[in-house]
Amino acid sequence: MVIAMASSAPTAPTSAPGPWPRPGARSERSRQAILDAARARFAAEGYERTTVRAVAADAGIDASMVMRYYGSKEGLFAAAADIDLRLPDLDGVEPGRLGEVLARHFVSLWEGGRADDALVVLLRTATTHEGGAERMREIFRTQAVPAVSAVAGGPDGERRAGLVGAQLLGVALCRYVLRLEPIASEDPESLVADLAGSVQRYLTGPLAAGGPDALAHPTRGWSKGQPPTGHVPRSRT
Amino acid sequence: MVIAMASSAPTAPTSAPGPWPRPGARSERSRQAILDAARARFAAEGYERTTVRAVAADAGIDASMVMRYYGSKEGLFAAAADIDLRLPDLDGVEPGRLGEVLARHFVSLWEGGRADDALVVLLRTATTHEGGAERMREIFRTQAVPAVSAVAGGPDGERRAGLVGAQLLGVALCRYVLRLEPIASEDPESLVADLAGSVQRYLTGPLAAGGPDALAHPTRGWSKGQPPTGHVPRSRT
DNA sequence: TATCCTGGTCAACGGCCGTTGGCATTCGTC
DNA sequence: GACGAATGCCAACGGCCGTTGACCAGGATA
Repeated sequence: MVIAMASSAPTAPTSAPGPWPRPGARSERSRQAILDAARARFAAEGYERTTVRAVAADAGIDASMVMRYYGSKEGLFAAAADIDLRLPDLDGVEPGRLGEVLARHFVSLWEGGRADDALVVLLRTATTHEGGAERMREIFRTQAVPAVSAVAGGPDGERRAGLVGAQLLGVALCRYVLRLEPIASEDPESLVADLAGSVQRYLTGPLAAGGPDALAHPTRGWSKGQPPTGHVPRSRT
Repeated sequence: MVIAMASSAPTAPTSAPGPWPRPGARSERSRQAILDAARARFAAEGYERTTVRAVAADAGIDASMVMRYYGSKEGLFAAAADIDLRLPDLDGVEPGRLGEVLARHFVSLWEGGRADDALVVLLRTATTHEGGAERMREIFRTQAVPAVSAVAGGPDGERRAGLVGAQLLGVALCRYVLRLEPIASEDPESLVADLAGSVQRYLTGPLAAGGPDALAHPTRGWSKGQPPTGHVPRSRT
């Protein structure tokens, strides 16, 4: 496991005045307790509502220890949001079943008990905390998109991967964070079956024209953010 | 527009000692300025980071005025998150084009300039603030699900509506809040085209077995949150 | 036994927050 | 012009926050 520090991690193991302790000895237990408590708090309450004091109390330790081990609240978050999606190897999967495999993997990732707080941490913090959003983007860019676009193939691979990600993140948001019905209470296997088709379509089905170069001008064809035809709704008065 | 107060809204227009001012006269401009500033702040920074003082400063007014008009920060939020999706009438739409119409409406709703902060407010606050989550559930339940399930038809109408909602919310989250690439930069019309097919499938396509009664037991068939077959991945160590 | 480093506690600082109450000013109405 | 309500500013309170620095126990080391 990699502990990501804020910025100035100690590089010289020699000399005394280094402010942060070296790997030391058996402080590992405290470090881990703090990390577990932090993940639980960040997952349950987001970045802002989580207090260093509460994390420390949960870990049965003083708040100043958290600062010594992780430098700052930001450093603690960086360590707590260090996530590996552990995506399965998709190369050997029959192309026609990719959607189902991905959907099942994803649902089981979230459904898997309390241990996987890390994913909720990301979703809860990313919407309000820039560090969380950046971490989310990084994981998306370095883990999700490459793995999925590799099997989606073609010049649209990344676009397809993005759509798959949006679909799955949307379900995670509705089901595990917002608890919107009826998605929140649907039984997992039905959910997988429902999602599999859409994911499969995004991966291997026909896609709209446009291609990668369509990314150059976000609002191309839409003047002032209004669609060229049809409904032009407004919210509020 | 309805101003939702926290709890004890004044009911008797007579007598003086009522703590909150009656509609009064032309304080309407200040009220509106506060509300606009609040929406912008809530949308940009979420509930917790938004301070009453900052909202007041943006509105060119003292913080205590915010309290007098809206009772509390919570009351201010309730007023700022009072949202009408203004869903179009779907009854007259050709069934085969429902997906496209819904996708286009939704994208244009978000794409429409600064005025529609209200939607970002909801998405930014709902993940960390219980009041925001509750408001989101309410809007979903009373506006989105009824309108969509009416045209989806059948006993699975609400389930279909939920899936559509998850799909569209996922895109909104990735594109407008998290700014995940490549979804964030895709041109709107391509995005609509990409989404239309999936939304259409959720509305009128084949769905997995299970039916409404599948909602009774969330983890039916999955022991301990693990899928009965295939990949059993874990995140972190 | 004397000396350090390590893991840990305790008390405090400065700052920002939501919220309150008192005081000034403006404005509509008699 | 007088008066009272509506509108607004100012100063403060109590509380919680992230963060810091001084101090202490204990075990390894010399």
